[in-house]
Order: sequence, then structure tokens, then C-alpha cells
Amino acid sequence: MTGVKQKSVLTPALLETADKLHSATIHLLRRLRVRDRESGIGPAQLSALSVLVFGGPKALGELADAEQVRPPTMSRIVSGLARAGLVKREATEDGRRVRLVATAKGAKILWEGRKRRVESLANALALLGEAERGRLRGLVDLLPKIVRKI
Amino acid sequence: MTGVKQKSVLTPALLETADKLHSATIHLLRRLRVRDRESGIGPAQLSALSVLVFGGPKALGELADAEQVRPPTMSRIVSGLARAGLVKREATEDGRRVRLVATAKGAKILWEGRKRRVESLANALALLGEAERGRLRGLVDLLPKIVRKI
DNA sequence: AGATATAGTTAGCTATGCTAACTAAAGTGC
DNA sequence: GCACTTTAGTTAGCATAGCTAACTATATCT
Repeated sequence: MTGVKQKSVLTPALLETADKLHSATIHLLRRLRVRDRESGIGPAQLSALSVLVFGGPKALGELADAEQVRPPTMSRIVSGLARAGLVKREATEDGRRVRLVATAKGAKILWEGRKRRVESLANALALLGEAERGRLRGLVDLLPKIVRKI
Repeated sequence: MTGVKQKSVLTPALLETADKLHSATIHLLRRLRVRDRESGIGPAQLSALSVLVFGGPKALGELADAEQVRPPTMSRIVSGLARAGLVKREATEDGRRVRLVATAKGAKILWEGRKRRVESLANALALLGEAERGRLRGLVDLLPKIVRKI
């Protein structure tokens, strides 16, 4: 168990904020999921592909770690991507390891799918007031810091 | 196609904010998923159950709409919940409709699972500075507004 | 009564998560 | 230098969760 008792820092205000954040992210992604389907590529595949496109070639285990998924799960996700011609498995000097590389087609598909989802979201953001957009810009940079601490 | 052209409002800054928000929510939920597994109940079941616990009894179609899922999908989610004794299907005057009601056990399980995830997240938030926590409180209230506009 | 509409379920496909068990390659030790 | 262990991935098998298509049952409408 990693559970270190920290009850003193868990104030009601903090719990409420956490609860709202949790609930909002669930519903946000649920809405965007509709757009995912248009790409014909599943969310896990898209996410893994994005790591390869933006982060460069990776071994399967690295990719599994990055995506917080077990190796067998990533192995199958990669199989799907390879079948669709979006990723290539290349051999390395270490015969056990594989180098996973996004293909040009993979990068293209990624950009298109990402564009659709991000534009859906950006259209929603465009409906906010200027002040709220400003606040939001400052706050989105906070989220990765939070994620890293979970 | 519902796609209304709105390219003029999609500024690069807005797209970047949307992209960051999208990516951060994906990774946030991925981290919290670890805690989901402890409850022995899947994320879709947990989310549907929470609608019943907080929103009261619902017909299957209403619940499917609330969860942005098709009726057959919700039908199976509910079957799982019913099998586990967390939800009851009750008959209504309209013989076609079903009234879905959370059981006491369902409410209990929901609270425990939710507590675990929210506490995980709250522990992460506790590591932020006071100023950042304040900013975050502003963000979480903004998110539901955004979600409604997607 | 017969046609149509509505609410759910069932069947069957795909994708994604897991653990357990396997293969293959690399490193270790005597 | 051959056996043992460790490491990297894959395969197999199970469950959940998403979908569409097709079915059943009940209501409603003409």
C-alpha cells in the first residue's frame, strides 16, 4: 500500500475542488469522445500514437509506461496501429527490444483526429467571455503539474 | 454534419488552450483509473450509478442520455449493476419503461469508490501552493460551463 | 383492429483494460 | 561455456464498454 495518511491536509474545500475537477474531466472527455469515432481510430491508439509523433520513437515498455498501461495492453494497441500502417516496429541492437516509430500516415491521421477534437473544444471555449478565456489559459498550465503529483 | 464553419473564432491561442485542456484531462483520468480498479466496479458503471444516486431514479433512456451513451450500452451497464445488487429495475405504469433505482448497497459502494478517487486527487492538490489552489478553484467552476457548450 | 411509434433487450462486432503463462534474448556465475 | 536468472514482448483468455442491427413488448393513433 502506498497510502500515506494525510488527513490533515484534506480540507473540505480541497475535497470539493477535487470532486468537481474529477466530475468535470469525466464529462468533458465523454463529450469529445463523439469526435473520436469519426477518425476510425480508438482513443487508446490515438493517445499512444501521439506519444510517438510528439515524443519520437520509443520501446514498447516505455510507451506502456507513458500511457500508464500494462505491456500486454500496449502490445495489442501497437498491433492495431501497425495493422493500420500508422506505426512500424523496428529491430534494435538489443534483440529483445523493439523500436516503435510513427509512419508519415500515422502522423497525418493523428493531426486530423486531434484537430477535430481540439476544434470541438476550442469552439466551446470561443463561447466564453474574454475574461474567462484569460483565466482558463492561466489554469490549463496548472493541470499537468497536478497530474504529475497524483 | 453539424459542423458549422467558425474558423474566425478559432485563434491559435484558443486552439492551444483547447489542446492543453484535452491532453491534461486524458492524463488526469488515466492516473485516477488506478483507484477505480480497487472498487471492483468499472468506470462506466460507477458513473451511471452516481447519476442515479445523486439525481434519483431514472428511465434507461434518460440515463443513457445523461451518460452520452446508446441505449444498448446502458442496458448492459445496468445489467452489471443489477447483477451486483447496486441497482434495481422497477416496473412503471408505462409497461415499456423501467425505473432504475440505486440500492442502499449501491449508494454505499459509490461513496466509497468516489472517496478513494477524490482523495487521491485532493492529495495531489494539497501539494500545490496556496495561490495555485485558489486559481484552481476558479477553474473547476468554469469547466462545467465549457462542457455544456461542447 | 391494424399500422406506427417508442422503450428496452439481445446478438455480434471492435477496442481496451487486466493477469498468467510463454518465447526469445541478454546478462551472470561457477 | 553452459546453466540460471532477468528482461522485453507476445499470446491467451477474461471482463468491461462502446457501437449498429434486429428483435420484443407496450402504447398510441387512425
